[in-house]
Amino acid sequence: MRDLLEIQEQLLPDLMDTLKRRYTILHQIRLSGVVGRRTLAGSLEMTERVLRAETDLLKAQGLIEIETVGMRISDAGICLLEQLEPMMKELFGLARLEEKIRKAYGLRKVVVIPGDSESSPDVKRELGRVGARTLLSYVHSGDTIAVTGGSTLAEVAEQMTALAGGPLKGSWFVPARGGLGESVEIQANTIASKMAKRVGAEYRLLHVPDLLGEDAYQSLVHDQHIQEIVHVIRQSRIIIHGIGDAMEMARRRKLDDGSIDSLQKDGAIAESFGYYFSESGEVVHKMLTLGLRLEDIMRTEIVIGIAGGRSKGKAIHAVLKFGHEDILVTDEAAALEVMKEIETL
Amino acid sequence: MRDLLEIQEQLLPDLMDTLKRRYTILHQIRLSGVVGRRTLAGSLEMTERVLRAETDLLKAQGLIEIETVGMRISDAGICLLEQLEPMMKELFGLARLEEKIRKAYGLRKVVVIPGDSESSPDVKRELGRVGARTLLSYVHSGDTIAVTGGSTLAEVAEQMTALAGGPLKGSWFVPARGGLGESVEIQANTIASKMAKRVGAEYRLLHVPDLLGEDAYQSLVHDQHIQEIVHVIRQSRIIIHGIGDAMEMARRRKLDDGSIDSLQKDGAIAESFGYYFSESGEVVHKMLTLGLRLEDIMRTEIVIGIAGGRSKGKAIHAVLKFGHEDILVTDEAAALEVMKEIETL
DNA sequence: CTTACCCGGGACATTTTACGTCCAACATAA
DNA sequence: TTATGTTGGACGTAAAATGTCCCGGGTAAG
Repeated sequence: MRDLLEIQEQLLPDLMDTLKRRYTILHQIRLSGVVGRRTLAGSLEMTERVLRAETDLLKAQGLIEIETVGMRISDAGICLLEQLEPMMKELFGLARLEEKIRKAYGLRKVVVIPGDSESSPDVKRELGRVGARTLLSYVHSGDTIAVTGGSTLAEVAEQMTALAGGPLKGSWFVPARGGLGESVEIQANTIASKMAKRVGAEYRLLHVPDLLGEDAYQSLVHDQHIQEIVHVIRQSRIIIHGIGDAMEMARRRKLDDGSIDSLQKDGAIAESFGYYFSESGEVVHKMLTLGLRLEDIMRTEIVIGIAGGRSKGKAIHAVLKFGHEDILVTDEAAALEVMKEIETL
Repeated sequence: MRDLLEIQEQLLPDLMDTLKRRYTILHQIRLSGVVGRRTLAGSLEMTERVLRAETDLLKAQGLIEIETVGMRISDAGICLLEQLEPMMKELFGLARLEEKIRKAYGLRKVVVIPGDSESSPDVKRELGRVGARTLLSYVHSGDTIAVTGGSTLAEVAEQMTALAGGPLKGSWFVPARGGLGESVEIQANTIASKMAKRVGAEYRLLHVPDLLGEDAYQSLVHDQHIQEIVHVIRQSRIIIHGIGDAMEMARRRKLDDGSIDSLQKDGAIAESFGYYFSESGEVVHKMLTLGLRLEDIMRTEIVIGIAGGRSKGKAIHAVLKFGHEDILVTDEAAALEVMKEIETL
């Protein structure tokens, strides 16, 4: 398919440019939901007039609908975008990025979406959508799926929609580990239940704080109900988790200064499912809580990491070095940072 | 490929038009050999200036060479044309035409080239080239190929060039049937020998008139040399033949008025390899001469019919109805006429 | 040789299109 | 009600496309 485009480019030298431009516009409209001409022109850095010419064409082709409130992508437009996606990845060079990262860490699959989810909420939403799609493509009926907290995972849950093949009866969504310290919207429990509801699956929750004293831990660990749910969690076939900056997570979890200093001393860069990783991928600290343990993760069939944004580069690198990831979903900005880490090796 | 085309039609409808335009121009330059701007503008019905803009671009892309004598296609241009050909067939709707005709008569393959070979010598030349290429794609070393006469077959011979795989040693070109009545350039004998020479194959000729009296027939049929060559002819694995209008052929062969009347009465529409066919594909008359017989044709492995021009539509239909063709090579004008015949069934 | 013809490329006035930039009428949410 | 954002219309200007010549040069026929 690529060949054919290159052949055509001989006769139509500006083919690729136009293709990219129109795809980007259509894509952006989809990300934005309903958006006006000026706003769109601003975010795409185009003048109003040329954007207008393009959107007129898109409308004439039935790819978008224009109403008094703004422009919205049509079903045909969505269909077109999805068909075009692999090709555009090639064109934008994202496919190469994916492959390089995949090889560098020996992953099963890497998905890179264009943009920077830190600087654009639209891109973050897209990251969620792609993450959801990726996750669902691996889920079978009857699976147990462990999820972590975090804003990215919350977005994944938000973007999750039932599969074409009907609801996922008999599958279970569970939180990966305890974590009641965070705000409720981005708690693993909330996310697990939301995901389950969205795809018609079941869920079980684990109401355990993320910061346990030794005593509390001992008492919880012997609780009948908790033992039961922890057992389910540890059997997960799939885990999908966010990746965070170590210091930021430590602060968010309100660790005391001593712990933070100790983390810093140990070179903690990244945090994921309650473990802190150094640059070389070693676990330098772990939260004392219940749920998945390191050894569970190591033997989990499908581990999906998802994180985006330029600042996440080092953290992603650290977790990938850990070496038990299978799939990475990220954005262009983070992927480029990860590439830098790869190159300095 | 079809998918890609549909996507492009949706997102780049304007570019597809210019793609068509530029392809047509490049194609026409190839057909014309060396041609000037004004002449080309005339035959493509464009104004000089817009053609000039296009040819400037084609030159900048290295697809044509512009010299003081005129414009000529470059190697890169030929390469491009050939790579783009299947796509353009889709774009121009020729692929659909081919498939419909193929299915309607249960043929193995149908090739339709754009244009009308009756109104343009260039298109006729192209028909010859495509016919030659099609024929050669089926020839193996050691085959015997029977050819008929006619201006189209003469053009095929003219356009035939040795294959990339070297000369066709051990293959034989032979005339399908006797036919000394026509002018020498379009006689089967001439064509067979020219084809053989062009591809480095052997040939044998059959010097027998196309109109024999019963006595002459009987004496020739017992001739040792003639028996020998006729035997070779009847063993042909491949036959390539033109298709003509019955009345026109009858006149060209200088049949007497009585015979012509009788042909007309029997509803003869088409003529091919010495047989006259009615609209329903039945043989209503045959020439008394030597060479391939109907039963030979019926069991010939590969029967290639080639004919172009708007007026040939009915004749082609008649021969295809006969039901022993495998491959048809024709032009757009004739194909559209054939389609009409199909639709009236 | 001459002559008639066709060639590419330069030139230019004119038309058409693209573009940037406003504005008016309308819808929506606060 | 007000503030904001939307579409579609409008318009002057800049840029590109176009139709139409012309010129010098090369070709082939006479």
